[in-house]
Amino acid sequence: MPRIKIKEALELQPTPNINVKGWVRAFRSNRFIALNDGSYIHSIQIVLEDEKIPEEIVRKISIGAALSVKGALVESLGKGQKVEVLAEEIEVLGEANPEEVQKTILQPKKHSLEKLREQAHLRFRTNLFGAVFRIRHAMAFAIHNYFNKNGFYYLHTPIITGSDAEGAGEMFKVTNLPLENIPFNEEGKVDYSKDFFGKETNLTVSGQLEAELGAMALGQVYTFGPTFRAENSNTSRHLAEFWMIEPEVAFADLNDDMALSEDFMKYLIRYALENCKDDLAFLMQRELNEDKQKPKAQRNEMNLIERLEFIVTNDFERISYTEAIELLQRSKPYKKNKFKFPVEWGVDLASEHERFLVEKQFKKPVIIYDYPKEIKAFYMRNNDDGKTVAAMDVLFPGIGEIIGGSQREERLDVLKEKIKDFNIEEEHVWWYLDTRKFGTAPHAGFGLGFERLIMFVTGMTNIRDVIPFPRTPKNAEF
RNA sequence: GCUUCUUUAGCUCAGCUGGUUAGAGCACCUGACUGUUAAUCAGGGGGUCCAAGGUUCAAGUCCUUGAAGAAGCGCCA
Repeated sequence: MPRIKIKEALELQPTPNINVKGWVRAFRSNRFIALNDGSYIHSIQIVLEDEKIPEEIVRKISIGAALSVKGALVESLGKGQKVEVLAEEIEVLGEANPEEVQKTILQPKKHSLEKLREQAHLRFRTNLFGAVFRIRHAMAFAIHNYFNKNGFYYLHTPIITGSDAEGAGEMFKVTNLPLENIPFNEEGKVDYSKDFFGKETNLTVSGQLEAELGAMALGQVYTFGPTFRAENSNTSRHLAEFWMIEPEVAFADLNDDMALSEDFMKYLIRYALENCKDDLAFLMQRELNEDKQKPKAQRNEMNLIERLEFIVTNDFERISYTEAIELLQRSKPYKKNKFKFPVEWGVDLASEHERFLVEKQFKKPVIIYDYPKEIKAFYMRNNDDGKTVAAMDVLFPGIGEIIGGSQREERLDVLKEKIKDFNIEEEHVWWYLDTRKFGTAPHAGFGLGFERLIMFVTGMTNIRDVIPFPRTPKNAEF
């Protein structure tokens, strides 16, 4: 008798012989087992009849134990489920000592997210994290699906990089030099010629520059991989190791880029609505229960599924940076002096300003484009006004910046000028400049923070709860 | 990195202006229970009050420093 997944078993008509395997979530009245195998948010109920199962087996059944159960799938006499399994034979594959289980988050009670994070190796066993990580998988799958359907190629850019030009943040050094006996050169600096790669190397902060190289031949490419930032960021939406999706498209301008980002986000969210119904229903209910404990002002105006449907059915607002500044200067909080940070042309928008635009003014995703060139990266294309670059940020309610992108500077002379202004040495990016020498063309792309997407789709409010093993300052456990 | 808050039983928390033996619910253990689904009922065990130092006759409680966690800010995705 082959084992069948609990998700499938729950959809079957009654049948005399099935085998399910899973972990015990609850054992009530010495008679009812809730068994979960991760295939589904719901568990299946196993019923022990009379004295069919030997006492020494029953004694080993406790929360957390792994079981293989053979028996008949029958209509349930109880109210909580349609079908259940009358156990004929139970094999305890792995026991779980209750006194030790008690010290873990396996104990069947409500745990704080902080406590669950401390036991990240076990939190997969909870309904909440089961739902989150099934959705994380579905979103990764949908991303590949979207790009594949639209003629993009998945490009693997290096994780160890010799490029330090991106300027997206502090980098983690990669070395196998002996730290207790570092070789120095005549100038007293670290002699990287003796290092593994013969030069200074780091973990990547972005695959974009390499993705551009691919796009300038393959036409449309995307990266989807881990990214590393050694910033001392202590917030609920930053990780030192996170996953980023970076499409790059040849013969595209900023408008094409914005259109792609909107279509892409809508596709992913629609995919979740259509393919993760049960997990989303669970997460929505959980959020509603949490909200009941909160004062009205802090509750969500729409529930999780309503928020997702809203994204799919409404257009993103698009305004230029200049318009955004003017709008903020006409806003109530500005006039009442409620903003802590200055609002004037040339400064970067602070969280409070982005929040106002997204959550108060428009109440939907907002794309802000054409930023002052001084506050953006060297590779972004100069606009004709001489002041701005063809950059765009997609801001999502509750998350803030979820996507950052731009049309890239394709004109060799302008790019060289920009590189000089940003104090980057040309010989470090000779390979990047080559694409502008040999058949340069307009192109554009963006970066989507995968975990920020998962936060939005699941309604989780801390980024550490949407990645299995979060890497943050002072934390690299597991 | 900055600001604020938190740290007491396995978990979630209470513990007042410093004062005798530090409490509750859940969990755990023992027993009862053949339709439970946050099972229920009876009984029981369980504490380095985050760490170090200080003030005091007396510190879980006050002070200093540190650590860890959270929220917000900055950096960004």
